[in-house]
Amino acid sequence: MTTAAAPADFQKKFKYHHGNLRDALLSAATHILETKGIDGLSLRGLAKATGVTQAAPYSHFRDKDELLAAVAETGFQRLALQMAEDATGAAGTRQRIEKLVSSYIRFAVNNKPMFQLMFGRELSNLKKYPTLAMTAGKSYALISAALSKRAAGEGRQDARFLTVAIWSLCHGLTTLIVEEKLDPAGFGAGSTSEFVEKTVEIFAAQLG
Amino acid sequence: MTTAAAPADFQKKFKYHHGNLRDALLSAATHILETKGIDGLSLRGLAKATGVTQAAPYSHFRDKDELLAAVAETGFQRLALQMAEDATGAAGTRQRIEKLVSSYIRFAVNNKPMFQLMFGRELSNLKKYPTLAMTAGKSYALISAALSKRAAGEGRQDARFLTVAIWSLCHGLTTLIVEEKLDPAGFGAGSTSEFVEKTVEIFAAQLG
DNA sequence: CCGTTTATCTCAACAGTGCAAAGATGGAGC
DNA sequence: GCTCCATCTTTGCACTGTTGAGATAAACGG
Repeated sequence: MTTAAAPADFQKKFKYHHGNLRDALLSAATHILETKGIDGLSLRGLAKATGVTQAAPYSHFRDKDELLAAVAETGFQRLALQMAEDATGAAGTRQRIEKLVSSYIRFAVNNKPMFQLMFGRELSNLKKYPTLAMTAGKSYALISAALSKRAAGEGRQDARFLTVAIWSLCHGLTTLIVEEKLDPAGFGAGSTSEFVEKTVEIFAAQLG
Repeated sequence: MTTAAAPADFQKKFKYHHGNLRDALLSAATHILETKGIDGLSLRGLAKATGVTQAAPYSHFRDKDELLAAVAETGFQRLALQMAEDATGAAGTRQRIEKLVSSYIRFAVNNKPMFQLMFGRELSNLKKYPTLAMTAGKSYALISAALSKRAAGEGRQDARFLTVAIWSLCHGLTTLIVEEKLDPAGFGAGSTSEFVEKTVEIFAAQLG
């Protein structure tokens, strides 16, 4: 009975026993994450929202971290996808970089809690989840690839460090905005996206 | 009786009733933060370590956030101090910037939990603590000031965005390293500091 | 020097969290 | 039809932040 789905009753979309509770949990977790924020996502609340008991999730995830890792992975997939889409049709290395960075930041602003989860402290045991690490690397690979052509002529080592620099700028600007440590409004820019564009532009200009 | 102080008994350094419990709490909190990490810092554990009951801290801080804000503020002070020291005697704008950034990252690596607290999600209500916001701005001001001379000839707007760019690079590189999303070992650099130096150098080279 | 006030701390309790051990349940495969 | 086993429930533990009512002792006014 896959009805058109009232907003948040994930339980009805899945069979009771021996259904795909795992997917239901991930789906509900993502929904709670986006609505209540990262601190509003508890295993007990998640279980209740999915229509099962508080201990049920432990049949599918060893602990909360493993659940969060699975949720974060879907986030990384979406991020990489969006970045790839937004950068298609970019003319030249510089414009491609600009578009990639802009896309990254837009994702973070539009999916704040998800971004906090993806790059927050809770998943710093990232190595424990090899799948996660690989998925997380895709975005980085996009920037790296965009630079690789240009760097063919120059030193390869320099290209790697330049990638790191751009990646750092991108990530740093994003976190500062998301965690509200930097207020775009204070810079005479109308919108956040305008502010981002200008900063990235000026930075990219230095790269020639 | 201010004895030479065995490592962690903060309670003995202060009077029982009507002593400076507030300072004792902050001191103990900092110690716990550095040893047990940010998740290992609970109000109850803190109270026990300080030799008071779990409800005692509430006489000095409205809630846990306010305590954390106070702890973070000492961190921001130490950061600004260290950056200012490390940048003294730098020849020219570029070297000064390099030293400031290096200092920032070294602080983060040497005081990981403190850095996580200072720039983490828990204090994103930063505006609620005006003192904190002001102290936090000092480090940014250092970079901004280092660029101001150079920017006098150029457009002032550009200078502001350039400051943001450098600040973002600095902060991004730091968080990626601290949260273990970027492994310096994978870049052929021996130590983290060497890796940082090289990245900053290459970045600064782009600025001329 | 004594009595009152007030900041400070204790005691006890509530609601919430992640997690684990033991038992019930029902679908899958022989 | 029977057994097996993944799945889910029940129950409980230890921990968290926070609160309200009371004890206590320092500070202050007389």
